[in-house]
Amino acid sequence: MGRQKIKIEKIEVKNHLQVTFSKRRSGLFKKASELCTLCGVEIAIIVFSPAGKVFSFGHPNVESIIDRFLARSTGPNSHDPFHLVEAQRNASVRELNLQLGQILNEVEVERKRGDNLDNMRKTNESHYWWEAPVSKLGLEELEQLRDAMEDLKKNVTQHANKLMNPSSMFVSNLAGGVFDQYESKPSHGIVSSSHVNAAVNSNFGYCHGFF
Amino acid sequence: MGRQKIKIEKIEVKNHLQVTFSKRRSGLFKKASELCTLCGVEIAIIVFSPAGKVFSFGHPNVESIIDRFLARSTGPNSHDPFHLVEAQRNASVRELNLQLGQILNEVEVERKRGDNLDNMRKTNESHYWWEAPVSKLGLEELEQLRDAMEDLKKNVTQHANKLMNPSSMFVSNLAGGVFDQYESKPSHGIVSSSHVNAAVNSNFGYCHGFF
DNA sequence: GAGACTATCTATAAGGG
DNA sequence: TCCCTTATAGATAGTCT
Repeated sequence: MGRQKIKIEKIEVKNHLQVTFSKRRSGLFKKASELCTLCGVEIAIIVFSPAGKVFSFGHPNVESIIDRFLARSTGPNSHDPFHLVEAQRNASVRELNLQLGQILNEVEVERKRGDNLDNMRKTNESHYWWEAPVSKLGLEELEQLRDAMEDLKKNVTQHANKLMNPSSMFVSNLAGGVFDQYESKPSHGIVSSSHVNAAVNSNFGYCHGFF
Repeated sequence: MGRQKIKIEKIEVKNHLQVTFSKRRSGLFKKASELCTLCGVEIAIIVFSPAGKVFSFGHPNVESIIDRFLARSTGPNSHDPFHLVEAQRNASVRELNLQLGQILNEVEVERKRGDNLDNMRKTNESHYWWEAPVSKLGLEELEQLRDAMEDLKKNVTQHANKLMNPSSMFVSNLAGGVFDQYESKPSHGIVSSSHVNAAVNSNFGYCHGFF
């Protein structure tokens, strides 16, 4: 029978409501994450269920976006382009290091999970779902990948350090366009390094809970 | 010709990005409002565009939901095990996808900058500082790395999909700690393996590029 | 930028295991 | 509770205005 049209009004059947809430919440968060990726925007979503449970999605994280939202018209230096540029610049290297450190973590985690899976397959052959990925990108490759990522991290760090030097021609030539974004609308930009730092901290952007 | 499928990755054509942002933002807000009506929930959405413009949706209003959200995370009980457990529920397929998509973007960015640098070296030999990194991890390797990351992304996605399913034997046998978090009551402590948490909790700070 | 138009693509309502 | 399938309602990419 497939999908039927429904009226957009309060669902009264509790069981039905739970199913719809779960599906549509995850659909909403997926749409938000796509919007983040496609358009390079920052999004925070907070949902309170009727039971009072909270679900949230945030990229990079909910708190930093709330900070920006609350501070957007009250920040003391919000109209000073210099502070915006400086804050962004200072955040850059730390952010890069953080990001790349996390890549390494995840590659490492993935590798360990591969190990676990290998053991698992011996116990229960029906768990075939991991086989294709492992065969496609084996543990050895993952280790090589991890090593390559470590090299990449070093390279990017060096690269960033050089870019941090304002006397570099490269900075003014290639990085100017990004700064323009911040300089064009100072009142809505990042208003202080503390807010940038908040964004740099790793956080929990996506909340799963039970209704 | 109608709608075409698009890859979920950063839209580079500015004009195109603007149109997509506008359409999808309104679609997101519409979905949110439907969720409010259908399920009787309270939702706040905050979006910062790349230009720093802010868009928000709130039912009943953004501020009251932010208040509730902040009261919850800064309140007297915010550091008790229950809240920590809640915080650690954040593993999600979407988040992993988003993070890994960004890794791919950044590897791609790095590759392109390598290209730029190549051109630059021809113009001015004194800009030697990029040479060591490039020779150590060349552009070709970066491209291979990017491809490997794409595979890794698929693996992690599948893996995460399975981890999200508590009925999986793999989960209960090997990753039980993670789901203990989901199922444990507030009074229970947190016991989980650190490497899993590293992956679960990490979230990339948003970056418009390396600068 | 904001609408209008379609052809497609995606999300999801229903139902079942 | 979770997952899967199916049919269909709804969202939207590409284009023009």
